[in-house]
Amino acid sequence: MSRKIVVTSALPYSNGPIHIGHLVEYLQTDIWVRFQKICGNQCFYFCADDTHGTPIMISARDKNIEPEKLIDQVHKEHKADFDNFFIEFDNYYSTHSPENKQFSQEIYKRLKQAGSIVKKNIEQTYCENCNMFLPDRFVRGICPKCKADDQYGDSCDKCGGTYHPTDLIESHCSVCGNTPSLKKSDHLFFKLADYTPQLKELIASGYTQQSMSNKLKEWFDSGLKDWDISRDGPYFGFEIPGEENKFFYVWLDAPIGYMASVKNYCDNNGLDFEKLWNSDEYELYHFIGKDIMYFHALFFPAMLIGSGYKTADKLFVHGFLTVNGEKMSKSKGTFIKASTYLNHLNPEYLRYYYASKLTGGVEDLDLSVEDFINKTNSNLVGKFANLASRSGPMLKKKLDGKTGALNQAGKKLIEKLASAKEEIIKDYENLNYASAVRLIVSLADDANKYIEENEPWKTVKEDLEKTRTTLTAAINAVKILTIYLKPILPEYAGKVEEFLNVEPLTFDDVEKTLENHTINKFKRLINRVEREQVDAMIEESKQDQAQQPPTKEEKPQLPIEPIAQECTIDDFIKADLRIAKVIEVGPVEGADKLLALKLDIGGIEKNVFAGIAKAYKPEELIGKLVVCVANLKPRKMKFGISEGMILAAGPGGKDIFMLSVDQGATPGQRIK
RNA sequence: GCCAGGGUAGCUCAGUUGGUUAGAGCACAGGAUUCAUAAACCUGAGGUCGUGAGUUCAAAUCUCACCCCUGGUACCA
Repeated sequence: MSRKIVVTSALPYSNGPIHIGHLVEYLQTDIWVRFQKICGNQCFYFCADDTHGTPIMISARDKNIEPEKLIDQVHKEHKADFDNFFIEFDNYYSTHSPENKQFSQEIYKRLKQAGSIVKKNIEQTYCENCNMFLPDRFVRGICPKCKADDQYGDSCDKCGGTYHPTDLIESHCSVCGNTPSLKKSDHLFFKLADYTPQLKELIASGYTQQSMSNKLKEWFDSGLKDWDISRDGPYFGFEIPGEENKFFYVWLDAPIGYMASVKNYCDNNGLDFEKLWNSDEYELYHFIGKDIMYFHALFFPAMLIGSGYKTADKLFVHGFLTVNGEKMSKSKGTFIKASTYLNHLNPEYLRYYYASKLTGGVEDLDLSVEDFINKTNSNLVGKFANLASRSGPMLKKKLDGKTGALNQAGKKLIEKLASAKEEIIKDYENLNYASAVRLIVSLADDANKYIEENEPWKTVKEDLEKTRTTLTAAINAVKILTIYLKPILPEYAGKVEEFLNVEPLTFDDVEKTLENHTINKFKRLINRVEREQVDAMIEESKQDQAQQPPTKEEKPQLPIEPIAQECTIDDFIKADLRIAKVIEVGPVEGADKLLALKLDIGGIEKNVFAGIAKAYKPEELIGKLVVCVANLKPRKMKFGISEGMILAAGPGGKDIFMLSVDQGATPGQRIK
């Protein structure tokens, strides 16, 4: 009996282009959906753009256009990228849609009715100049913990510390540079903790992979917190019913966007939304990256439970993409946009490469450029395409393109290929595409070996019918392998179908042999990758980096930290800066960023803890002259009392640079 | 430091509930071949499965300790 399935991928944010990291998810999902369809199951694939929030609003303002216009443009770009990668959505919609507004407001009302919404008065950073509340990442300043410059309001990139935007030193609005003030406002909170038992039950039922359940357990153990779901205007989003100038936080309506996309599709195609989304008749799966687990494993299901909708059957969580073993990097040219990739390379190379490495686990997936080229040329071209290319043309030219019947050996080969079907189906179903690909490649090896052994290029000179028999097996092998690869390589499969002169192939066709069948003229199926093409793509990505607009993850960058408020010489002189000699240095037990220093300031000794352990080794500091704030109020720390501070510049981590002192200065001398 | 997840051939990765001599692809060396997109085919070399101990007739697999990497979190006046 055929299954009925609804599938979603996470919604890409409307503030940036699709890149090859995004594509891991969309390709993983698309392959799965195509697989289901080829198996004869009914499977719908839904997605949409995630269009709301402050970054979109600001971005539109920068471009001097309405947000609606911006998200419209981006929607077209995203859709084009997906189309070009053969990612086949049944509906690619938008969260800025009437359906989404209706669902969001309705779900909110039901949650409110259920007593799951509370109002709290909270104080928040506000920019008087921009007339808006600033989300944490739009407040920037010096990290209060490690003093790294230009950090976000919620956490520091350098030391990893978390804090509140109000803790930042010299904080400023990242839009206009003004110092933000504090303003109180009512916010609405969703009482997530109320749903702890149901959520625990959901996770226990196998909602996610095991390693993700472990992660969730940590969150449960530390207790679920109320979730702030409202934002004050101006905010690009949906108004909250019954409130004045309040909008839903973008992450509230984003997952609801799945529902909106389904609803929109149902209305346009005469289908019943309640059946597709909310009944047992359809299985429901969400594909997501591990970074948005919190939303999909906690907030969203809790909201659904609270408002009377069913939750998904499973969450398929995948890891991130690394390139050559590292995070994607703009300066190294490995932050590759989908459109840049397409300027140089065939999308099916990437589909095949990802498939050959996806296992259904949450581990990160590495795109090694070397491996990518090798795998493409060796497998795709050398094994699959070559199998067709060494059999089709000969059959066409020498034997009128007509297959004959299989002999014993041919049958044996074809039966072997066909008998792998169940295992391949199982691998696809379990998202273990890597395993499926390994198996398919080994079958291609068998087929190539078969041709080798039967030497049709020799028999063609003396025994045409024997040659026909050999090539009949080869052609049938091509057909079966193509079916197996079709979820991964839809365009390639289409070309093979045309050349084999058959209707679109499905898994049902595996057992049907092509005997006494006339094929069409062979056309080249796929080209080899040249290293130059890949190099050119990386080069273009490097050049691209300057113009690339900030995406949701890529936060806006300021060139330098703004100059602080004016001060007088009297203010400056309050800080008593002295030349100090480092006389002892040691690590601090239990802290990997701290060094304990003993300083000689002209006969006076001071103990100072400095957060420079990642940048300096104790032995290189001994005897060094440094600049120290000598009259800093001693501070009690977890590890002891710090009686001063050493001056240094840099963002933090390994990039910390201490001020050095020119020859001649002696410990204790004052700096002025 | 704490919590996860990893560590298998030069590179990218498989290894099912513990079960013969630990596998594949690529890269490498040699051979044979030429139908095919310098493709395919045969042979070979390459591993103390992070380290050390333990359980067992048997450990890459289970237990413990330690080392290293990644992510999260903490200290960082």
